[in-house]
Amino acid sequence: MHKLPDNARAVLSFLYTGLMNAPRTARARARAELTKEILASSRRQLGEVGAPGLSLRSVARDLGMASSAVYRYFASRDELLTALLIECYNEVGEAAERSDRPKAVPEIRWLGVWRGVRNWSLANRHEYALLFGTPVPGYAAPHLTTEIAARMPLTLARIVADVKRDRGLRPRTGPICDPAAIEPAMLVLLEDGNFTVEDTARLILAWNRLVGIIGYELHGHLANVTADDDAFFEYCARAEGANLGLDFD
Amino acid sequence: MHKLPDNARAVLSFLYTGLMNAPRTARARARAELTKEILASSRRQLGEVGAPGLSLRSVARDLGMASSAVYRYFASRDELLTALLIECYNEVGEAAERSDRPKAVPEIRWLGVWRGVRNWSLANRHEYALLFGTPVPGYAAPHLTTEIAARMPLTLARIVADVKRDRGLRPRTGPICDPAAIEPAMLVLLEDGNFTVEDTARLILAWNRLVGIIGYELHGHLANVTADDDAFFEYCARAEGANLGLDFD
DNA sequence: TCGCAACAGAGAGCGCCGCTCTCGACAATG
DNA sequence: CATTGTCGAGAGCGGCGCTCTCTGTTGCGA
Repeated sequence: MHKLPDNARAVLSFLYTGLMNAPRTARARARAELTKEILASSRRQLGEVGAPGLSLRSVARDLGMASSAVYRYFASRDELLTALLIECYNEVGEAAERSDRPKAVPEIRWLGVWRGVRNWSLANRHEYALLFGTPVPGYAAPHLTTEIAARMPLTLARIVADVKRDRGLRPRTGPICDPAAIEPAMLVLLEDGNFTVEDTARLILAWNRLVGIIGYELHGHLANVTADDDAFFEYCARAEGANLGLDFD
Repeated sequence: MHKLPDNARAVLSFLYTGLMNAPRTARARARAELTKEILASSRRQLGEVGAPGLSLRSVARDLGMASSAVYRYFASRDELLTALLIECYNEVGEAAERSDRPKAVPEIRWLGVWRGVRNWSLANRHEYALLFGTPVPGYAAPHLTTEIAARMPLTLARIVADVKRDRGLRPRTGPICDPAAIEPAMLVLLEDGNFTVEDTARLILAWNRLVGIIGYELHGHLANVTADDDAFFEYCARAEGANLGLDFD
């Protein structure tokens, strides 16, 4: 990972050159196609054997090419994994957005997004692990993927923002958060929703819960703890929603 | 390693034969000692390079022996990792228990345990990853480690139980949990504290939050989100405590 | 006390892995 | 057409988990 420019855009633009702007020459077209095929094969294998089991050599075998040839397209295994990481962040972000039905009641929307993210995670547990589990290598700095990673939590934020605008959040109980704890840029990011520090803090908690409880379920930490994972997840979603001021009680 | 529950001991009994019951023969003593050395070297390397980077061969090199010889003591790399897993579960459990000062006010105890677990995790991030991150291989079934893994959450439960006994929990707000969601055995386990379904559900949430928020911090998910991780963690601890009925508001 | 069986360590080796380098073939460009 | 840059293949390096064989040693029952 150290050999890569530490800027996300730089990384991606390097990877996808000729893939973005319509490739003119035959060579460029072939390159773009092969890049996509490598990614597709990697994505398939990631889903089957997980990130630790994914090997550049097996991808090469799958595509019928020499392992060394793959290095013309991805400088290292880490770089390939980073590309998959971005792809998966987008997938889960899209799953979240697609699960949000903006015309429905906010509480229904909230539950829908939670379920959507969980369903994606259950169906793509290795991908979930790549995104939210232990970072495998040293890994590309979070900075580059922050924007894409934000897609899912922002979907949650949008619901809360709509509630604030339309009918206001219910009064909440519990300890309040030290304003200094929250990154100021975070408040700017959410300013369209006129989020207070308290809103933001509780939103972070909800996002953390969503990811955390799915992780517990996937990694077996709930094995002898819960009897009905669906029901417990539903409880989590409602509890976190209520904590933010949605009408769940 | 000395306080292993019977469960785990049964599984690893093969490994630790002669390590538990005082070894009589010279051979047995040598075996016990080497086993300990292998574990110590592994633990050291785990802390340095993490679970994915830990190799049986490097351990062998570290101890100046042939790599094949290590297999006399641990049948596979996974088995070695499982031993480390158990060791680390005990460490974090002990950190939690040591951070609990039973004579103090419950709220102080609660914060103490949270801080204790976090401090251990920050000081042992690779070990945290091993315990709560992505399961690396297929891994030894959770069943064998459940008892040891329970040590940390049980420390939290004890505080809540004491409050219930001494002065009762404060009334709580928010959605209630479907009783069918909780594993009945879990309720039996906590019956000394006369835990209700609601108590248990919120305890699970608190335990999940503790692990989850530390994971977020360690894996960089809070990078551009929080400005003061200490303060935000403190907020989490108080919020989850209050959610259980402790006096944090 | 002796002989046998269990055990311990070393070494070679198998098939993986990530990654590098070289070399011949080919396409793009002037 | 010649040059330049790209591409794929192959060989190879060191490392990995793991197995097998061989030798030397320990411990225990006859």
